[in-house]
Amino acid sequence: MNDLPRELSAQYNPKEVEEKWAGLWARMPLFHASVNPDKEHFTIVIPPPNVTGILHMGHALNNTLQDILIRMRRMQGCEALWMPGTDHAGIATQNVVERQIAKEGLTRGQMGREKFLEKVWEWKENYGSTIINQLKRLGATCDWQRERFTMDEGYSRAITEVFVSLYEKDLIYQGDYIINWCPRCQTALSDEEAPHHDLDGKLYYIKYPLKEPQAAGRKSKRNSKKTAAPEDGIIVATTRPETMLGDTAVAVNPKDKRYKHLIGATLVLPLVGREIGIIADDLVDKSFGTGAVKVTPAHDPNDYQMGKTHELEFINIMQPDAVLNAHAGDYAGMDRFEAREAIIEDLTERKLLVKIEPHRHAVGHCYRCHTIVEPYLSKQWFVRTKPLAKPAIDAVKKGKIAFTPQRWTKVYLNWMENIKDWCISRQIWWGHRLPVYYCQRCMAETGSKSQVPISNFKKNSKNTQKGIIVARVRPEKCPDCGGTDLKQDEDVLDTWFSSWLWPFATFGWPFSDQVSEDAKRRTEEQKKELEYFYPTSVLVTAPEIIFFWVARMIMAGFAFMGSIPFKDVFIHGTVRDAQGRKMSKSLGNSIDPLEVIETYGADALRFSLISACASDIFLSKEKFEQGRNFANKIWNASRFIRMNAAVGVDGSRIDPAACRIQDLWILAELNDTIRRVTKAVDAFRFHEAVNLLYTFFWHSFCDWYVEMAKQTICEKNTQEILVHVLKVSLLLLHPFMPFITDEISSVLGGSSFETIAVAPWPQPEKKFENKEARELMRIIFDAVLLLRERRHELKLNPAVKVRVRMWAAPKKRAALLAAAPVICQLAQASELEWLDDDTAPQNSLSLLVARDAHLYLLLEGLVDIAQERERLAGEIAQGHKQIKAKEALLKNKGFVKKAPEQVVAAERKRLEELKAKTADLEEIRRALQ
RNA sequence: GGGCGCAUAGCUCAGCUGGUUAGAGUGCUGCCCUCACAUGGCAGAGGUCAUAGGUUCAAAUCCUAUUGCGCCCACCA
Repeated sequence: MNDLPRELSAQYNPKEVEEKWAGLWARMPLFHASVNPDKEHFTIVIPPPNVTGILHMGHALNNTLQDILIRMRRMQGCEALWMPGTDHAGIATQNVVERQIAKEGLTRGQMGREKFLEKVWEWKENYGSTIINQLKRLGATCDWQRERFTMDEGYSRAITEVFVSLYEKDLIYQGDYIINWCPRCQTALSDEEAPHHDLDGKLYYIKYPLKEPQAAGRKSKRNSKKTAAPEDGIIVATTRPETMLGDTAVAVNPKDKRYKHLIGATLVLPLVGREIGIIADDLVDKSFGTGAVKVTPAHDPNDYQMGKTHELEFINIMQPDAVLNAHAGDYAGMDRFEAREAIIEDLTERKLLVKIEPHRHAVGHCYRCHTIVEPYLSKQWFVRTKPLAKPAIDAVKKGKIAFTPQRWTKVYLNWMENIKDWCISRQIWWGHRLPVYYCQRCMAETGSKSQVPISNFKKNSKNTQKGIIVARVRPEKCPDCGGTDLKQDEDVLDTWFSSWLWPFATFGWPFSDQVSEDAKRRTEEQKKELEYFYPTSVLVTAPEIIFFWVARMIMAGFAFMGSIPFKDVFIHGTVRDAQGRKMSKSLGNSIDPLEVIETYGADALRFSLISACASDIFLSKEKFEQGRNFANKIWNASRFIRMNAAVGVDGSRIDPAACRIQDLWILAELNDTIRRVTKAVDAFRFHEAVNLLYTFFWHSFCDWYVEMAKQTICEKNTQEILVHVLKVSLLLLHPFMPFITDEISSVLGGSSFETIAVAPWPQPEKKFENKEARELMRIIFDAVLLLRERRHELKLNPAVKVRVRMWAAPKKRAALLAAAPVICQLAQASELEWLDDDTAPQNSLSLLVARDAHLYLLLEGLVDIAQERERLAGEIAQGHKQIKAKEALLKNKGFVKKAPEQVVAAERKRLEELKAKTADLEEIRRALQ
């Protein structure tokens, strides 16, 4: 019995071990990266989780993948930096705090901006590090001392700089447009923030009467045939009848013969009484509805377009909360959906509602609160994206940035090539205020207002509007009039307007001139860091973030750094439940990763997630048992080795000449595993890497090698190999399962590293390459498997030892002879004797293995000979069938001529073997009496 | 209306650039608590690789079409 420095318990206890190592890692400065010109840099910036975030499975997957990359590159000798941080998540965080104060019966309106923001900051201080702590628990080796927050002072400077410089280049403008408006959050949203979902709605057909009904005599011949053109009015179809209160025209397609004669005529808008004209516009689809469309320029993007073209009146009928305003007349004060009901009722009463059809259509929803968004006319700030998109398109087309899996390239390009201007102003409080100041005096003169216009307006096309000041620092006075009454814009910026700067703003960009020496030095340092670590290496994220974040970071990279922000984009799958639904809090179908960590361990969580991450992941709790079981297997194999190998045994000096065949085999397998695992991670095939390790460790190492090693466990060489293979396996496993591997390594000792996180990544060793050993071991495995199989067939009790005879061609004889004890042990044979020539012993059962190695099981007392003859006949018939098929293949001229030589050669060899084997079987069968 | 992805063992999924007898985990059946591990070991059953064509000496793998499911994008109100 060796004296153990530390005992390993019979069952792995992840909780204890993981908590210990999480603590240790936190105290080690090892994950801090700094400029090191001697090393290649490897940089990942974390997709910053929301400060409101609680670790969910998507995070767990996303961050495990990043951690694997970072850990492996670190071990490979890169200066590996994983930049952590959180996102202030404007709308989401504001909503959380609003809900919190609502419990105290307060609204943010009552509190006022300043008080409310204090409350949000307070919340951030209390809960903002929740997810960071959870990431640590997952094992993430971020450079924690660099942790950034998108509302940090320095980071905010980047946002101001970007806003102002884009404004100066005329790439940011203010204007009145139809945007997506969330009536619940009461803010504008970008197109990406208002995803469309199909809803079962209704299509209402409403009759708008003509002011002067057409005289019967004016009817053209054509019109008389068309039933759709009633001469006392026009029927329009709409899904949102309440918007009719803001109608200022009805449009038809100019080519539509049904309505041609009515173009220019006047209609009386029902319920309102306003006179509106009939206009012609190509935007109108003749085949939809009645071919006539009501035009509400202030409440629909298409109608807005027509409103501009035809210089219609823009009537906004809603308040920001989607309650109808004074322009809605009798319906003022009603909610939009209430008003819809009322209007339908009133129209029905007036016999103007022609019909209602069921209609399934896509409706925009707020991505934060899922409220149906309202297309809403308002004054907002926009980024002119087309010029920014150009280099971002080129970079991907030229392969400077590569998406994996590749198919996402197309998704990205398609979006980028059809990019729309980006609405960046939000009517919330939590976020970066726009660096825009309004001179109250100038504003009063020009009559400009930053409020939503009620009706007619003209677009402000130039960025040089009087009284609007966009500046890096708050100006003292108005440059136009010298007035000092300046008011900063109330709006804040889209959260993504800060996230898109993440790959470089996290390094302290932009670097301002500093006065103090200390600050100067720090700034110089940061500049060097940015230069060294940027562009980052890989971005790991989920598909739904491509437009929000990935695409915009690429634009920002070119716009402000003049280069790509990252070389590779790895897009992983979505985590779903067993039914295939996306895991989400609202569905209540999510599996809490923290619970999994609690019951199975972080390593188990990581392993199970990664082994399933080839595509979208369908998770159930059982999936994590596989990870737990594997961890336990690693633990126990280590325990066995620890208990049996002498202290101080080290595999670094293993001499292949002193090795048995099985030793050479496992070492060759290990080499192969090192190569394949490394290659798989390089190609972002994480599931392949982890499954290779699983198979190697469990099946090759534990099931075969360790079992064989038990026989020679007292030999130092065996111990050395066990320790060596285990140690290398732990290193390979470390990026995937960091806790258990570090724990076992530390217990095994003999390492000069506090944590193997900084140990070198294993390399295949030339001296362990051995093709022959692997071939011979295949024979031994076959022998064992066949013997076991026959034992089962013969229903032999495990205690019954069988007698075996073996023959091998001279070339292989020595090696197999040496392996005989192993075969005996694994196959529970009591004796294995060697035959000098290859003739079957009397009454033996053939267990043919290969052409140059035969195995016979002595049957006496074990089996009915007649039965065995019959069984052999079946096997022989099978053999003939296979021979026939192979012969046919080799007779095929096309195959012989066109297939690669090796393939043909392999087939020839296989045919020979089959023939020999079958002939032998026949002989053996004849010999059986 | 465009675009993409997926259909392989009862279930969940691997299978990279075509090449022996298509794999794993889980479940099921049988036998084992063999001194690292029952969160374990050994063995077994289970697949016309969605369908129909095509290319090829050779197709789960490449091409075309069809069916079913899922996702994304889009200004038919």
